[in-house]
Amino acid sequence: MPPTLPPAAALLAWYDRHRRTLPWRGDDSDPYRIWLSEVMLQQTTAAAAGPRFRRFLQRFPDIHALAAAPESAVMEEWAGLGYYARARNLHACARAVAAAGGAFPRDVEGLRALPGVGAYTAAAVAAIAFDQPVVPLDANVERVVARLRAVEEPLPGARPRLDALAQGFMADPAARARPGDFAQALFDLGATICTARNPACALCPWRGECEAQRRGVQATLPRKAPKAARPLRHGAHFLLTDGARNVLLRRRPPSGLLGGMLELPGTPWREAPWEDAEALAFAPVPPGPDWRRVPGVARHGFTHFELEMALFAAEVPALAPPEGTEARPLAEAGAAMPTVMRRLLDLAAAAPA
DNA sequence: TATGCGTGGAC
DNA sequence: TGTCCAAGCAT
Repeated sequence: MPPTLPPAAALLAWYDRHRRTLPWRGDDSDPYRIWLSEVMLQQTTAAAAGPRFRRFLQRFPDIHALAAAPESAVMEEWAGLGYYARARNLHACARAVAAAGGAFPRDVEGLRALPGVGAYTAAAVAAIAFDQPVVPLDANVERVVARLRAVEEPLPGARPRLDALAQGFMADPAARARPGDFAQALFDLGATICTARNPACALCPWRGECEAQRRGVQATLPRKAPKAARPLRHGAHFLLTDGARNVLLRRRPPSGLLGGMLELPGTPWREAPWEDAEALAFAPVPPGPDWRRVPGVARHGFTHFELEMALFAAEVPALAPPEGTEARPLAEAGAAMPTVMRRLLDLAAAAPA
């Protein structure tokens, strides 16, 4: 194992030539943009976040615009991005920062205290927006460091060791002079060269410095604890429309799975399949026997389970949404709902009328 | 420390 | 097709 970390200057020189052009790059002096991008990028690929970042910024250009918006508008803007607690916390964070005068804390501790800001995001905003000498430990940095020093201990147990190693870069004056660029250089290295599969070691600015490559084990690191299998659950949902092509939607409870998001009314999701008659007891209003089963099922994978959904459809002359529900134009409903619900709309659209 | 929490893309 | 993975956080 090499006694020291590789030189930061070599990575920064590579970054200056090869850095990716991304929507949130170019104005690192605006902490609102940096914070928004970091939250949006949590467990989300840059390719998926890019267009959504532009759209979000257009709708909520600054911290005050976001703080002034109703939470439902923020949830709707987030629809399709997943991990919806991020949107609720984003909104709560904006209100906290706006209430404190509109300026973000500049240090890791202050940032870490904000809703939805954990150790990673606090370090990323501190380094990129405020040039604080810290290294944000994300999956890219974990992978790069685990390979550089051939760390065999599996994640997540290895995280404290990897973090200590990563912070060691800040002893290098070259890294300390450009903390934000250094962090983003590590991200780009992990995203384009030191990738999870088939790393392009021949192109790496740190080739020759990497213990994993020297041993030929780079593709096997970092090791990870095995994941649990995903059970299959079943649900049934109801598409109730009126003569003007409005659809009845329901808002989910504020926390938990898809918390605060709109959905088609339906049964709970359970492991046992639903008989039609049993599911129909959960129908929102009583057109009774007029419900028709839409042929086929819709499927969707969540992090911890797979979901198979049946769909029932019915029409009424006019909707009278009960408490906790609302009517929306069917053509706009998909854009306001999480992807799992769009699968049901897709199923309905594919069925013969 | 372990678990719940979405989604889309790569292979 | 299925499997893995991604600029993680809250509890």
